[in-house]
Amino acid sequence: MATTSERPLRRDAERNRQRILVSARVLFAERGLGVSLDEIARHAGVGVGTVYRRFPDKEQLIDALFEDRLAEILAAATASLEMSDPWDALVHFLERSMEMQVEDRALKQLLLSTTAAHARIEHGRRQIQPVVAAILRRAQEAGVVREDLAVSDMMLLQHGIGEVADYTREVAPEVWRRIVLIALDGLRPDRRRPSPMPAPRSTTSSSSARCATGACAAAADR
Amino acid sequence: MATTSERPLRRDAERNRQRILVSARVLFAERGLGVSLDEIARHAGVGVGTVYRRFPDKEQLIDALFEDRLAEILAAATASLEMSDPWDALVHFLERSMEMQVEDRALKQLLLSTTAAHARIEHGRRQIQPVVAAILRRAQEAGVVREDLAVSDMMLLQHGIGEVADYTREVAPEVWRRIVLIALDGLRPDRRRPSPMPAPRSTTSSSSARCATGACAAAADR
DNA sequence: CATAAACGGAGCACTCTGCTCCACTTCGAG
DNA sequence: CTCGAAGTGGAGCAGAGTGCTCCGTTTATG
Repeated sequence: MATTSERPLRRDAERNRQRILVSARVLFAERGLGVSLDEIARHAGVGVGTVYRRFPDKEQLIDALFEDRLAEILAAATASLEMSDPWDALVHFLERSMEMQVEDRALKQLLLSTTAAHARIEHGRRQIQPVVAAILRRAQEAGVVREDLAVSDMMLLQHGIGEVADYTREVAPEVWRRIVLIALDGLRPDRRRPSPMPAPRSTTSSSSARCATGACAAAADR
Repeated sequence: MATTSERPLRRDAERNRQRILVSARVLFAERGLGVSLDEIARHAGVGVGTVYRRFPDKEQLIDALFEDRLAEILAAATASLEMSDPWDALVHFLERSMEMQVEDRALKQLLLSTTAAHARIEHGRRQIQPVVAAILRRAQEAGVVREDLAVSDMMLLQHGIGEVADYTREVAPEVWRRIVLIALDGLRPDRRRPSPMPAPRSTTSSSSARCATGACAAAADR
């Protein structure tokens, strides 16, 4: 927690620091890394100056916040690897990983972005990949996942599904699970019946999924 | 072609109009709807003023350009529907549709955006959906696609795959085909062996896919 | 109290939009 | 060839949004 600070912060300062961290976490999760420090300050009920005094720039705030979030994904991956059934392990990892990314848009961005910045984040990512590779290899050796699948495919699947989740989040927040399931069924080397669908099909009747304005903005531009 | 214009344009004016349309098509395809009219003007070798004189605003330029592009997708869909094998029809549609979207980022954005603007585009979209529904229904009735699949799932799959294609475009421009294949294999109600992978697995060795700077920007922000 | 620490937020410098305006150039009918 | 209407180009405007600084004021605490 406490960085190796020379002297402890004054009590009010420390309280504000916490407020900033909480607000940052909430806003980043809701709207992604795009939110400005000004917005975070407003949400936290402090001035921008206060934010910049504690966190010299945005990157450091992000690093401080997400190092342990990445560690959580790593933990989910290693936990999956310890499951007895190789297929269940892979399913469990993909679902947990996606759940976490759906809950936290910023986490998703950091996990899949290719920006070199954020050294500590990059470090976290590097730790995750070999574990995913191990999960995949084990499943393949057990013959429950197609041989021609690469780790990079797993990453790309996550990317695509994450996008779908973003796209539908306001309208049908659980629909991404259907896509996960289709993908998983596509990963099997053979299969008699399709696995049962987890979420109801997308809401609207005929026309392409409408959306509450928020989702539109996110999906349409950018 | 010619809009019901009162009088024909002067020859040089008409030539410039064509230049603008060509440049817009190229730039929109390469970089999506985000490009500014200023950039299009520069690319076309004309002044911004000239662009704005011919196309009162960006939206009208987009409408003029993409009405027939959407018609092409519709054509691909109806062509698929006429194929004898219901499964091949679905495969063919998905592949053609994705190919077109990969070649043209703006087309992808228009097809999947939920923005209400662009009335003529919206009209085009509404025509496509029932044909996709028909392709899907026929495949389901033939028992070659899982029963629990909805048209909305097809749209979401396209969205996700499109994102993957954008993400990998600079590094491994054909990798998206692997994801299409996984998805298709996931759509089947039963399956003995996985279908053979169409593209080589993603380039890089160990770490997460690097990228030439362009792709990063597109994927990281926005 | 006294004083160092912390605060807030106006405001700076910057970029990037879409779009307008008008002095100048060019086409082409007579 | 002439000359006016049609067309041109690009500097520049207004506006939104960014990251970040600066400094007069407030506040915790020895």
